[in-house]
Amino acid sequence: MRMAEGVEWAMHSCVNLSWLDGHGPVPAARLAGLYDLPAPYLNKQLQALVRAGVLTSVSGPRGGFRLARAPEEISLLDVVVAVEGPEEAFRCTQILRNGPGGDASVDYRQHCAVSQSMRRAELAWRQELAGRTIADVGHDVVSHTPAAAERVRAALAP
Amino acid sequence: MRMAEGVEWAMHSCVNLSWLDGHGPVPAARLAGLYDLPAPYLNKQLQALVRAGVLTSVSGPRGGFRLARAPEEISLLDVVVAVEGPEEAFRCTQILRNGPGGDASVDYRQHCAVSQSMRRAELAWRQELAGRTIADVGHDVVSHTPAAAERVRAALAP
DNA sequence: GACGGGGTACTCGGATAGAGCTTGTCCGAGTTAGCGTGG
DNA sequence: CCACGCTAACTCGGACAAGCTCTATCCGAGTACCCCGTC
Repeated sequence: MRMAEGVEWAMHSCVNLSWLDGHGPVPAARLAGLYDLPAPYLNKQLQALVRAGVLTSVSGPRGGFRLARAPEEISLLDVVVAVEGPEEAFRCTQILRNGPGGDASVDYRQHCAVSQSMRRAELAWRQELAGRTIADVGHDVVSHTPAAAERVRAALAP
Repeated sequence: MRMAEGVEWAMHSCVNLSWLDGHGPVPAARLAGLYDLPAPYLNKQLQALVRAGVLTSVSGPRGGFRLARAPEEISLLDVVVAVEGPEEAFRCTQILRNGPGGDASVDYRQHCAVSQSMRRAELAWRQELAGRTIADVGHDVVSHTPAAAERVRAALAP
């Protein structure tokens, strides 16, 4: 089980954007330049965030991406789901249907005890992510490295 | 992000083995026959469980797999880790090192706020899995479908 | 000097190849059970 | 009748291909800015 690397990039990009306080959109190429990331691929991730309603995009010169809402209103789960998709990691294939006593009319995704336990664990994971926002992460960084926000603002300035 | 399908098979196989109360080892082919799974590939997953110390294997005629310890002592996390490996889903690649103010001597897997938040969420997931055992799942199934254990015993009998 | 139009450069957006991992399969090493033979 | 050795079948174990997702890249559509010409 492996999470897409784009999640990490999307997280940091959102945190960096949160430090700009809506000061104009930032092109994907400049966000990518911060960490020497491949710009076209980061662009792809940012597009996913736009589709999910986390970012808004502006075309043309002076265009780019900005947060669609306040960083306090963007949870880490929003970012993960935007990049990874809404499906769960554990996907019950209902093999019990083929077993002894299996019933084709039963939805084992709901009734199989294994599936239920795995689902509960993933729910705990999602709740932890949902309870933490981009703003929280940004504040943590600043409290540990106060100069970070200013450095990012300077690097992202035109 | 997607969990390997073998996890589901391994879970059900462990639960089924827990209902045998150590009555002789069961070959992989018979466990696979329960749900029409590809026997060689299930064998591969069971081997991983042996390496992790969850199962023990016996070669030769009358051989097969059995639980290495009581089902109350086997957590769902043990099974997941055995099949999926011990690595976390989110892997911090320390992109902050390449950013403004990045320090090559800092281990950002420990200090990066994004990494910490993701790690905390995974910890919640692991704790949920660690707090649930194969025996728990088996009891849940039996309480819902009392005939299940007997049906499996009959299907696995030589 | 002010206004309008066209060109240009810049940006996002989606469609297109390549690498790595998961899935699926196969055959060989080891072991036990059964059978035959000899005492 | 009992014990020993051999054969044979069965099982695990690791090595070997195919499919799919993730990674990386490219080029086209759209848009705002800027310059130039005209009024």
